[in-house]
Amino acid sequence: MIMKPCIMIVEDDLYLRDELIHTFMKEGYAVLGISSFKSPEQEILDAHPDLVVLDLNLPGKSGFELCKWLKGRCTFPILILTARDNLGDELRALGLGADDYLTKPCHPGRLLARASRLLETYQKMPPLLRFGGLSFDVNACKIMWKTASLPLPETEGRIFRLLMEHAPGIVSKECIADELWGGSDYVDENILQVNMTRLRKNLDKIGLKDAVQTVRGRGYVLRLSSETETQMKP
Amino acid sequence: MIMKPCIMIVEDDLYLRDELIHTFMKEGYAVLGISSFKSPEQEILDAHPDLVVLDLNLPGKSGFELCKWLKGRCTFPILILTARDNLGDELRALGLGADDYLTKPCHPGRLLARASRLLETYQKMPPLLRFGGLSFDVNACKIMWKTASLPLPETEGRIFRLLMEHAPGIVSKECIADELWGGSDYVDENILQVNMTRLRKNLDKIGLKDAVQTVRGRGYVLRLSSETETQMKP
DNA sequence: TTGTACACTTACAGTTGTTGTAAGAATCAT
DNA sequence: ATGATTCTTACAACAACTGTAAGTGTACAA
Repeated sequence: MIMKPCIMIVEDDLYLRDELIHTFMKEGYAVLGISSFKSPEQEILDAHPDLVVLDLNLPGKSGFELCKWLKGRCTFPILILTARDNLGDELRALGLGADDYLTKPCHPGRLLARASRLLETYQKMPPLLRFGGLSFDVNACKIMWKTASLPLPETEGRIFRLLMEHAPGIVSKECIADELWGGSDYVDENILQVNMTRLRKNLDKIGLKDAVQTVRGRGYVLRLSSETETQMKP
Repeated sequence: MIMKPCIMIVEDDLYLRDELIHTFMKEGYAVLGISSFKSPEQEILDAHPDLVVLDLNLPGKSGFELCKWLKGRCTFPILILTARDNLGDELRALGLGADDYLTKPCHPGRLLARASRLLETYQKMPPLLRFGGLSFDVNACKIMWKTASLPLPETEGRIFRLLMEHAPGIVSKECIADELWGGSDYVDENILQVNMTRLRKNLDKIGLKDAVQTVRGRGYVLRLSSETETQMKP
């Protein structure tokens, strides 16, 4: 069973949005239109799309800001589709990490071809999780951080993956235990803590001391200390 | 010491070629212009570029064919730069795997921005070697073949990587021994053969029987059997 | 302050996977 | 047929990973 790629349309013009949704649906994609511009970041994150089609002129946060913010955290491609037909905006968008830049009106065939190209390209790459300046190669079970690369053993990698996927949210112990040792029928709660210690020691090797923090009674969080974070501010 | 990305210009118009080379050089890229159109495939392969800028109207093999051929074997991005300003050609090129399609005359700023975007995107992805329908994730040390995925131990992975990198050429035993056990001061020639047996056994698990073939007195080759290869013909 | 629940650390041992060695069998070319 | 080349199998040393056990440290409230 193959999962259809999911495309998220971030466009405030209702008419155009429906047209885009229709265009992609006809090709068999799963499509989501953004529902509000209160907190587009959260809505997009929650949707876990494989591709985002993004307008630049949006109510609230501009498409530029949104693009930059998303590219700092996510790995899906972003295709800008805008009426702003000038080189300056295109260069800016590309500089912020946008993967393609098309201007309205855009021939549906071109849009579909460009979108499909991006999906294929990104599909081929081994999955990389990103958070802040941190990235985690799920296949290789390796953390990349400032030129350093750290291979993790299976168990620690699975824990780290959960932390990355939920960051900057808290991950409960139950969640980790369920994910790693299945159900709630695992006996020794201690094993989680042992692995946490191991993970922390490994992270320490590449200068990620205190990246994994305990929230007493609630679980664990991935947090880059303010000192560490400075590196990421543009 | 950071290696500058290497860009290969495949363009027959001498004047334009030099102009492109100049454009990219000013930005600090290492640039190579194609020198002849006798066997562009080989020349491009040998150059190991990080990006190819490809014209469509070429003497001999067309840019379309070249694009398709390269995308079947290599992982670098291809940016089409052509005077053919029509949607049909663009769709065809994108369908063949081209990563971007720009028409001449093209503003240098746009070209640079598009090229740089592709380089960044591809740089971020963990290195994947490809040959035929086979791919090898160097980081994860995993082979991908028709939905199957096979993790290899370090030593076998290094051998397989050499075979992939040189395919469809022969890799001599000395080459492998040098690469794996350093210099020529390794004593036991047998260890190579032992690892070859192990590698073959592993490959057999995912239906790649006989993919590694012996060329008596010369070394080893990676070869997909005709039956296997059928899958790849479009 | 003291007790309790929660969280952390260290050491250990079973298990598994990887690597090179050794010895002998099979195959190829002339 | 014979010597060179290549292949295969079994073995043992070694390293890495994982969970258990037992004890230590820390936060918070009574």
